[in-house]
Amino acid sequence: MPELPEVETTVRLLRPHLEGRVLGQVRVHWLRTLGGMSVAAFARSLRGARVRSLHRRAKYIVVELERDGAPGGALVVHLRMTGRLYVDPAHVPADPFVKVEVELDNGHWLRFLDVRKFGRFEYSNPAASLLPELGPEPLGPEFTPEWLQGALKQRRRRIKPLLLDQGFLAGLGNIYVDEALHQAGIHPLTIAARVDRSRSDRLHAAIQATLSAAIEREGSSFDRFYRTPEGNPGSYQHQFQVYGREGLPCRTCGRVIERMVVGQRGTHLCRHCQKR
DNA sequence: AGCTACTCCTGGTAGC
DNA sequence: TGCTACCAGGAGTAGC
Repeated sequence: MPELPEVETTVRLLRPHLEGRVLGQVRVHWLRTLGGMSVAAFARSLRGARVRSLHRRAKYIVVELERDGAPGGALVVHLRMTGRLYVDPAHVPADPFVKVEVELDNGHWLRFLDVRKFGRFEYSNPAASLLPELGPEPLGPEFTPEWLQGALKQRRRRIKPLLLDQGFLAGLGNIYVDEALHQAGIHPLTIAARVDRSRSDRLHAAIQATLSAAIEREGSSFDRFYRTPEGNPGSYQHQFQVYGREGLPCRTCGRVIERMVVGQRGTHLCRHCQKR
């Protein structure tokens, strides 16, 4: 599932292919990918616009556009579960699961492949107010050990659903939450306000270490869905300590990794390393 | 405030 | 072999 490291990898590898390009015609093969927007409005918004910059906010890919040197709104893409964004030469036939295509002015097409159809494109001009309320970036300057401790203190929620809440902290998903909680030695059902300062500091370090290491390895690919824009799998799945390791020995203590359901999410933990 | 349940989706797979 | 039922899950929403 694309989370922060996978989206960051997508943006980094896509950037050189998109920045400076002028957009042409569009093809839409699944209407709901556009949310409520009509194909005509979508095509009008993109055609003739130049890509000014590409960046990531939380799990969103933000494509800033311009027209005649002035701001031209923004295209925002969320990959959700199975979305992939990449560039193909025009002569390469589109994969049957491609839902949206955008022509570039260099003989290539930007393609959005999405087997489960949860991914979304949005366009807004001006670019502001397109994203929902989001918490700080875990790898940004706002996310300090002090901020985390203070924010946890005010919450009575269980730590795992809280960390998955994009309005609390932006970019984490099911995999990296499980990994970070294990690395910090925190049980996923712990009430946030009861996480003490030393555990909170460990959690802060674990979140940053996990995400940074995953970005270095271009994300995690453990099924056929996530691939980089170059078509390669990431390799962080080989570093997983708990995710998908139910029944296998914990790499820290040797006890068996268990799986439980927390907030409708599969949750992996070592009961010995992560006591309540 | 925070919980559960439900929706959107479909390929893969477990069970028979 | 071939069928069905169920599963994964990010985010939004409804209802308690």
